[in-house]
Amino acid sequence: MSGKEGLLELADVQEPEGAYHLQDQVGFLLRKANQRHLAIFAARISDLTPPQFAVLAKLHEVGDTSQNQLGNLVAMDAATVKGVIDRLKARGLVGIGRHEADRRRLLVSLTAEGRAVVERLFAPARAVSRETLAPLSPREASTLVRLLARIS
Amino acid sequence: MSGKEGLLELADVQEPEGAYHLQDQVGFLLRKANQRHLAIFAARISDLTPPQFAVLAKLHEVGDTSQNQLGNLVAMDAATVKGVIDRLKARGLVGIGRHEADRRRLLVSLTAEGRAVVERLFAPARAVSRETLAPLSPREASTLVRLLARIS
DNA sequence: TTGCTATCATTTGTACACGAATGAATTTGC
DNA sequence: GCAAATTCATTCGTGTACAAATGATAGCAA
Repeated sequence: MSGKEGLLELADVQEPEGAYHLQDQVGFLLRKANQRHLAIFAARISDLTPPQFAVLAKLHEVGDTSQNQLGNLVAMDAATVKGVIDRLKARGLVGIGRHEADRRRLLVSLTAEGRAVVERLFAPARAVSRETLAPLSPREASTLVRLLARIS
Repeated sequence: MSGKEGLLELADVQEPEGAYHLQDQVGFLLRKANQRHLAIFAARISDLTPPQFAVLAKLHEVGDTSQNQLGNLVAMDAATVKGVIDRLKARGLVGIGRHEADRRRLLVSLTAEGRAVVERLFAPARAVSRETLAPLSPREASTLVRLLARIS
């Protein structure tokens, strides 16, 4: 509290950029952007969550796969993907069976209903992406997507 | 399956941009970017989660506030912020008390230890942001932050 | 073979995250 | 000044998310 160190204050502080502003941190902004996206998704696709849709979409793209493999493809850890698949199975959108050659693996596949559901949702899902990016110009939107991919 | 409609196919499809690629959707990228940020945060600040740190940082910035107010400031819903504050309280980092004038409100405040902890973490928290953005040039990083803020 | 190691799935425990319902206290509209 | 609407906090239920521990199976090496 003496005045003598006053002139050195700015040089001494550990925080070179001044006060910490939560609102400017990437992590906080990522969480908020995610929140808004979630809300838009829920508004347009009320009967499925984004992770559930991701699993169905991936399954549609690559065909039958093991649970772990599917988890890698949609960036979910083993415990998480199990929960998602359990719920999809309970609703009859996917089926599971044991792998022939490797009895550790669980083979996940789209049911006819699951296929119908996911194909019907591709258009709305695109609309979700569009609406999420709506505050930006097309050029800005593609920049954002490109940069996000780089830090993922 | 007849060949007659072949020439009209592209005009008829509901999906103007071809196949749906999960990896290109903003929502999927936001989730993955968030994941990477979470991992970086956990590696550098192992004893606190990002939401917990956000609450402490905000409390440090604005002083004592009600639980709901705090929730608004850190973009958490009432039920979520309650859980976060409960855990911080259990660890002695925040204290709670009833508001004088408005007995509905719960007044949340930093304890001395909470203040010490959050002040010690500002520098590591900055490092988390830096590392998250490390794959980008400084210019790209600031573009990303700006665009993220716009869609939040 | 025997054992070492790796992989796949499951379970448990903790921590967000949010909708919906509830109850208490305050504010408002008239 | 009182009834209606609002606000604040809590609780419940569901759904991610991930670390860590466990058990089963497979592949590899000596």
